[in-house]
Amino acid sequence: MLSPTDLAAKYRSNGRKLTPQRKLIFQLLHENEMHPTAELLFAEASAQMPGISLRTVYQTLSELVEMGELQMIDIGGGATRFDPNLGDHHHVVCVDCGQIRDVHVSGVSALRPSGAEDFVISEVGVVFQGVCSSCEKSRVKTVKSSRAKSPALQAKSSK
Amino acid sequence: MLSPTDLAAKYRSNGRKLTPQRKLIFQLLHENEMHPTAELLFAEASAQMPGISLRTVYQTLSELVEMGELQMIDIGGGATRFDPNLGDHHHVVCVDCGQIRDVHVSGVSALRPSGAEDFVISEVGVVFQGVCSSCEKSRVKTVKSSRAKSPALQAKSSK
DNA sequence: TATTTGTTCGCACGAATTGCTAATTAGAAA
DNA sequence: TTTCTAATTAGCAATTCGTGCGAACAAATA
Repeated sequence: MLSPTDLAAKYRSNGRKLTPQRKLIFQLLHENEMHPTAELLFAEASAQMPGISLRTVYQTLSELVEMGELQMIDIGGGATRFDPNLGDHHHVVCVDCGQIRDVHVSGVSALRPSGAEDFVISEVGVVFQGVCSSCEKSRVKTVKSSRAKSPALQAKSSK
Repeated sequence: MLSPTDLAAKYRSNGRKLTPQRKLIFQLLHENEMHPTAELLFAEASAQMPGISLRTVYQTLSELVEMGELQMIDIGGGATRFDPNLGDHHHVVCVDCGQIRDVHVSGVSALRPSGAEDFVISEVGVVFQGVCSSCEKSRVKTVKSSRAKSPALQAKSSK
């Protein structure tokens, strides 16, 4: 995580200013391991800086992504989530509660796609889907209802 | 791809009927390798069946997902895309034009995430990002404009 | 034929995110 | 330190992608 000074420098080198709003959002991102959504961050930010606007949160997140200081995670489920972890890592998603966790996976760089010979690949992302332990426990025979929505679709609609 | 008869059977076994709308959408899905969005399919369907509603397209797609005959792809970029390919495969995305292509990748099942020991993993998805050959060609020094949106964000907003 | 069950369709609604712009501010320059 | 101005914020309108709902239809059943 960038120090306040480095963050300021980063902004400056991008022709931008380090405002209190930006500083706060950056800090909140790094305090939160849960891959928060913009709305979530807005709620947290509002607590510490009443009056901050949701628009500013969205804007700041976009900028950070643009400056390479933040990664967007889009695994379905409605809102985009953000990950300040810039290191080499991947994600596991609980199909039940939707939590996303960072994981390390070895051997990813060795994967080769066949059928994309004409692509110049720049990045590879791996997403594991499963059920976390706490959801596993509370997983009664509710699974029965055959006409239930698929987890993916549930994620889409549940808010 | 299911034959018309098998498709009807599938629907029947789910307590559903194979209507002309459903038949058409299923067919269009399998004629299209581009992982279309609901809107795209709606456009194509409208051409052959004027009056079909967008609502029906969404509904039909959800049903197919639910019945396991269709896969949702959510790789950011705004709208959900659909893939009728049920086989074991993964995807490459062109960060420039947004096209998605199916690819085969060996060794995926051997990947093990560390940091998710308490998860029961059920699926693994790999997404490669890169630039396709046609975009590579038309990729002039336009890359210069440092303040340009990141590809991911562009995908989000461009429609 | 009457009834039940499943479908389609259109419209209203909702969530997530962006567009626009007037008012404000950070920070470089004087 | 004060000045100056490009950058930024706030906030509301507008958009995009979907979903909920109810009425009109259609098809299978009794």
